Amino acid sequence: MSNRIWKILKENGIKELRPPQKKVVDRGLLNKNKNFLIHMSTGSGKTLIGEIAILNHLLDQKYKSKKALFIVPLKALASEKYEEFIKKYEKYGIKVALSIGDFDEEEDLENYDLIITTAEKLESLLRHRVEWIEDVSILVIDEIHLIGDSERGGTLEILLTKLKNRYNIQIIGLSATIGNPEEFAKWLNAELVIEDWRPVKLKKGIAYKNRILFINEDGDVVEEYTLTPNNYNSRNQLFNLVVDCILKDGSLLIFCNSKRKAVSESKKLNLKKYLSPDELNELKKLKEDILSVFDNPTETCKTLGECIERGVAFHHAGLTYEQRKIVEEGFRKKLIKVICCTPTLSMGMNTPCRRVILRDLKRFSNRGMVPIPKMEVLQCIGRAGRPNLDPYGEGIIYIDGSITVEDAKNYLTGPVENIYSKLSNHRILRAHILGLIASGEIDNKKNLEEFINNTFYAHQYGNTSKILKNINDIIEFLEANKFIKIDYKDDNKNKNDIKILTLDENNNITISHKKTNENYTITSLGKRISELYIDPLSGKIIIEELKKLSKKLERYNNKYLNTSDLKDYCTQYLLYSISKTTEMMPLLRVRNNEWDYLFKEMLKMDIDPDEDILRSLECFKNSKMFYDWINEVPESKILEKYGIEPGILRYKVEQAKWILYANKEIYALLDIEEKCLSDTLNELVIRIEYGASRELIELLKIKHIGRNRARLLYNSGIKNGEDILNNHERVIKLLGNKITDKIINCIKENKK
DNA sequence: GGGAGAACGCTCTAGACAGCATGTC
DNA sequence: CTAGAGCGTTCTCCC
Repeated sequence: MSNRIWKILKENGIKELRPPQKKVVDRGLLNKNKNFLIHMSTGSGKTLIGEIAILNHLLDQKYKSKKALFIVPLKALASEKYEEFIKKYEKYGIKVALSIGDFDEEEDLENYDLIITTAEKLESLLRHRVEWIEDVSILVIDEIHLIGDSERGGTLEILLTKLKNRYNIQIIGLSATIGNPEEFAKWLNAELVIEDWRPVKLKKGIAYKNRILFINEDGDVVEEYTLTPNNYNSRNQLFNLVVDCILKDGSLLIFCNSKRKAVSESKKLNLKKYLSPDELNELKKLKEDILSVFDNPTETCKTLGECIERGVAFHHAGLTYEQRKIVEEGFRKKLIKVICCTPTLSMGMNTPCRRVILRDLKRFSNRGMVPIPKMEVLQCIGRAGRPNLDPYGEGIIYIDGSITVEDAKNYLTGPVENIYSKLSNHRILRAHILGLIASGEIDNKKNLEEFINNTFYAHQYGNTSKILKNINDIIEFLEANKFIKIDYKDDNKNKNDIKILTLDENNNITISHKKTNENYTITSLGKRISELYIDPLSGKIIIEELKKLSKKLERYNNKYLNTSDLKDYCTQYLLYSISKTTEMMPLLRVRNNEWDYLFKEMLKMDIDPDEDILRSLECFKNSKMFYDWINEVPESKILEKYGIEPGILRYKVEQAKWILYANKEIYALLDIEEKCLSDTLNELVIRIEYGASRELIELLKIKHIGRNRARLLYNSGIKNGEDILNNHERVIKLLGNKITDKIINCIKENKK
């Protein structure tokens, strides 16, 4: 390895390479043309391998314009890596950028050397035909086994198919344990490196009846540990497992299969008795942090706060980003001893601990309760063992009667599932077919088939006839909706046309020509839809709904004399129609007792339900939530009324914002001119983000001012940043000293 | 008849990626 | 094809 790379690693505190890292370097990691698939368990230093490879490219003096891409599966992970890499590498002249969906500060990505991004964002960048892609010489993909994920795997597959053939790029795939790494590596044209070395030893065990059976790779019991019940003997065995661990200075993660369980388990664990006064004090501060995430703490905040006070927390998608950060940070600092969590913590986040307990091995899905994949179980227990802090980690399956010891053993030993291409997912496929045509990568049937032949799908199944049939349907769909144009060129008539002879009922022979080569061109509509990154089916829905709405508005123009009523109608209808798109799934569920009033209200609004009435009601309920949001109904009320949690509301609002923007863009391409509609669209795109009326927008742009504070200020005549500075005293009265200071500092800084 | 507790029945269920300007041939 | 927690209501038994 070059001295330069070594020097940087050393200065970042790396004294020597770990065995697997050394192995990969010996196998030729620094050869810039060699692809790798690194198959390694969680927490063993996979990322550093990617970093070494990246440094190897970026420090090469021969090429000035070299670029590295680092692809991670989660936005939160991307931000975490971004900050880490800035700290580590910026001082050596490596310019690091973050490019994810909701972050748009670095527009000039071409000036950066190392870009951290997600597969979806990169795919989107490719659709916008960024030129710098030609400069990319190395691509590191973290958690590359996600190619087998049924929802998001297809995107990764398309991306890899494009990049692995087209550009001269070294690809380093970092994968968790999978069953068929050889097959996957072969497709990637990559050298496969399999390593099960871990920095901290992992003991796998099964807990039941206050005992832990530790087993080896063959499933034999190698140690039987009996919890010594003295002062912590409780009927709650999970509690015993927890106390046993924290008395030995360890911390725990408990994985549950539902949010409710995660919350209820953490409520059951009161660790106050085992905490020092200092710790209790610190925990109290953490509780305050959690409660101050919102001006008016929500139910979730309060429950979480109470748990944290007792040394326990829960962690799931219902928490907002800020709350999750607080929990993770408290856990890393060893203040919070236990986190009861859903799979939010199984992928990527850096939260190692002494003991990981799997509370459930099955999870609800649309097929009922299904076993959690072994791969995921291994990912979870792989978090056990903090390097330099724990002598060993313990990955434990907890049994309470519903499963046998044998079942649990099977989970911990033996082969892991294979990964399979999920390109056949219809929704993903149609979006990407359009994307391929839009970006010019594909322009006829032949090269489309060639492209498909290069995918992991083709590699894996050999036979592509099934997927090609799907693709035919998709092409037809895209043409029927005018997203693409198909024409049949005649120049190769004889070669490509196949004569088809058919006999009809009267035994007359008819001759038809089957065209084998079709040429595809993208329409402006199709291009926009591909760039907006929405499902073509959603594109179709949006177009239909916009047309329907504009007709309705025309009709109503006389009925509602008042323009603001008309606008309000338009707003509600738009919120309803965006709820129909595939991106907004899953929708809020409609309870039996809500049918009646939802249906009546729907009719009152002149919305005709589709054939699937329940679905329409769900859409309508969804739209009502957004309507409340933009009309400044207090967040806590919305949460209660629709039975959701803060994190979920944020997530839904984010989706709505994106689809509303898509509506606005598609509207501009349609042959409709309806002033009320276009005005409303422009307004909605802004209002949905903040959840407020238009008049508050000036105030909302200021940091630390949300919809509540903005309304408060506005109602007492303070309408913008200038007003705040000029009415210092009044603002203090409204918001308090501390917050006012913060706000004023922000305004002053913005002025500079 | 009244109250306690068992028995039954109903409801509900993990997570989280993606847009963004503008104009030319 | 598959579960299980939590909650509210009803049933049943015993005084």
